Amino acid sequence: MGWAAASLPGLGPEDAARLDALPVHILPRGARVFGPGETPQGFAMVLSGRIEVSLTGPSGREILLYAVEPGQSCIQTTLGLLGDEPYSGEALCVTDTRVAVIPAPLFHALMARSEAFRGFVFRALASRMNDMTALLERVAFTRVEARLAAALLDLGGTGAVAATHAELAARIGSAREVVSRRLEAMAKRGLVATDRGRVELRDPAALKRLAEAQ
Amino acid sequence: MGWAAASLPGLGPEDAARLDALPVHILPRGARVFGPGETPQGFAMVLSGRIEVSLTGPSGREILLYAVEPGQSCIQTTLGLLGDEPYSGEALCVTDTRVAVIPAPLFHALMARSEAFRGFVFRALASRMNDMTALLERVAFTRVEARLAAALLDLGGTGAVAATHAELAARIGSAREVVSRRLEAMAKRGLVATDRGRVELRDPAALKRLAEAQ
DNA sequence: CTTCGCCGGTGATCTGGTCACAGACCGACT
DNA sequence: AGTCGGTCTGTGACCAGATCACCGGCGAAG
Repeated sequence: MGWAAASLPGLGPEDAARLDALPVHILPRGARVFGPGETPQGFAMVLSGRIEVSLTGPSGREILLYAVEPGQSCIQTTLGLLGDEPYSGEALCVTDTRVAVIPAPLFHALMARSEAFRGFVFRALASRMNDMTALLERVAFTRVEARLAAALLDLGGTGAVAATHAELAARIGSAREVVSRRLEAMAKRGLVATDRGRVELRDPAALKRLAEAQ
Repeated sequence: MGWAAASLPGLGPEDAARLDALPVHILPRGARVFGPGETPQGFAMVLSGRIEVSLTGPSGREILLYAVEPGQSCIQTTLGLLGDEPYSGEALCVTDTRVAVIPAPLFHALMARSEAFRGFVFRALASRMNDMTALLERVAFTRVEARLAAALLDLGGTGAVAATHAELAARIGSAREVVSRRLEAMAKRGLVATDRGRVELRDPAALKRLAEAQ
């Protein structure tokens, strides 16, 4: 069974076959999928790997918007296709990634004839919109320590996380120094232990409580 | 000509007639259109008036996500219809508002058969998604003074704005005291003059520069 | 004209962001 | 082994912003 039938239950067999026949692009770790202001020319589905979309402020500070994982579509391409607004985020592959690109004409044809395809696209959009709202809520209303704890759990629920303070800061939209100090404070309380480029989670339960606080 | 043909150019005449025949709901100023966790049962189009969607944090702090104006659809209902995720924002009418609600079955039928309708829905989604991204960027990366200046210009580009400090704070996701102090500082520089429940814009050009800074 | 609620002002205190460094560690190269 | 450049982390000082606890002022309802 190809990827199409697996990712898009309910899709007609001939449409699935057509999708499975599309060329698959292989993007190496670190590749830039799109940058600010670009308009994509097809609808991209991630087959394997992971793409992270983040926003960079004028000062160079960054924040992770969301990640695209296997079976998900890169929503920016979707919006670009029909909304024709350019996008301000930047998408990078965190691992080697395989991507199938549905050309615009086929995308529109599928939207017209397949209920299942429309449902997939909409659910993807709805879920991203929710992600964005949740992120905005966290950035606007919760303190750095809670976001940091959440990021640590998200990255390596078990044991340890391989990330520098700068990377963690970019993920949660804060500054490197702040992450350093928060980690130090958390270490003092026995929640984590730090080492160059590595954070060991000593008390995941307490971290979880912290992540959910206010 | 009814609202449907005006808002949805390219829609077939019989579909437009069907939409125009839908009942129109009248919501008074201050009415709550939906609250956190609710799932809508139709696709809502604003015909006149203005609906504002905002997010409230646990501490009671608020932030305006976006406004829905005539000819626009309330995107939350769109997402609820196919993505079936509940939503965390709250939508309130800022003025008396007339809304047409397209029932779910008709919505799906239109999505299936009308290219124009799909285009409209997608463009609406894309534009909201961009709004949200831009908002996130501003909240994460720009200082309160810039956001405040932008809010003032947005509210009353000309002359004066009728809003309390608390309302302005809710709009930009800050705190009342902070807005008070920023306004005082801006008044000292001659950018605005304040009065109870009112802010007079003395130097819109300078405010604009401030709003666009960093 | 008084009372109650909303509106705005203020100081203290805490968190977070920015700047400017200073070590510390690492890998590569000689 | 030594050293050299780059990256990672720690630190102090300072500013912006959020929160808390108040207070005085205004205005509309009674």
